[in-house]
Amino acid sequence: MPELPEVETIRRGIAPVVGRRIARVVVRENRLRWPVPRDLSRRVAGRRVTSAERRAKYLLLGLDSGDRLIIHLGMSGRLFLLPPGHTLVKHDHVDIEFDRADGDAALMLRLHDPRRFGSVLLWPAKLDAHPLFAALGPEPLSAEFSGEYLFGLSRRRSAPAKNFLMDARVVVGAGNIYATEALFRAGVRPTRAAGRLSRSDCDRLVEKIREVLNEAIEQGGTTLRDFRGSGGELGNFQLRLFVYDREGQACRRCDGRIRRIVLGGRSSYYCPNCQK
DNA sequence: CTGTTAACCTGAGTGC
DNA sequence: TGCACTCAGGTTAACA
Repeated sequence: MPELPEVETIRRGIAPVVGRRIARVVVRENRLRWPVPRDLSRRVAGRRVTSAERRAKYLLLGLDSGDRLIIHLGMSGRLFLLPPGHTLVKHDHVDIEFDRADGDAALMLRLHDPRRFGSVLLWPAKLDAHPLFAALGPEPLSAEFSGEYLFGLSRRRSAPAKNFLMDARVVVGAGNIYATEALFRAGVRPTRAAGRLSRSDCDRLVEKIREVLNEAIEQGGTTLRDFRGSGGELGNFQLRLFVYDREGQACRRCDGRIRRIVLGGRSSYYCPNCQK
């Protein structure tokens, strides 16, 4: 469920743990996408959090031991900042409890993930050396991600533009909602072969991907079903969706009707009139 | 190499 | 109420 803007919203929400010391970690269910390391609590207890960053859809908590705690929310993961001892509900799999800071209440990060596609990992070395990070493409909000880059990579590729944009080796962070919305804003049909994108299509796609992600971050993410920020708050970007999840409804730019198709096994939506 | 599909899981919604 | 079926903000492994 969470794409880049949702993960970024959570990253900002959990910033108060930076500077805090980890008291302990409680793992109630370690069967996530990858098993939660058995010795996780032993390796992080007593360490101080030095940073809260994001790479792609991964949350990264830097520790003063040099290790990095890597958290991914998969499809259904949520991460809440709560007081320790907060009422447990089904699928609350991992707690990271922090010491009380002077004058402040103790804190806890709680991972809740019904589908268990998320993950909690610990990595001691350079991030780029991690198998999950080694092949990741550029951050969409970085200067490295440009029309020139996208055009160059897309040559001779027959895959649909949407699949191409959602390929994390091309660019990270563009999930199903935002890839769909950026294609609409750029006027590109999701089925168009990537190799058939013009240089100016690529320029526009880069611009619109950035625009959509930045707006969504500003709106605190998109809440269609169950996304919540780290304090339980809803996102608001769903109010600005032009096509996603709007099959059969009127296009907000013309009098056409939004169509739904399946691409790479994922629902895709477009306006046949606005997108060519 | 590129591209497509199945698989990992649970829960919510729909139609009969 | 129950059952069968579809679908869901992600990602990788296994194929052709």
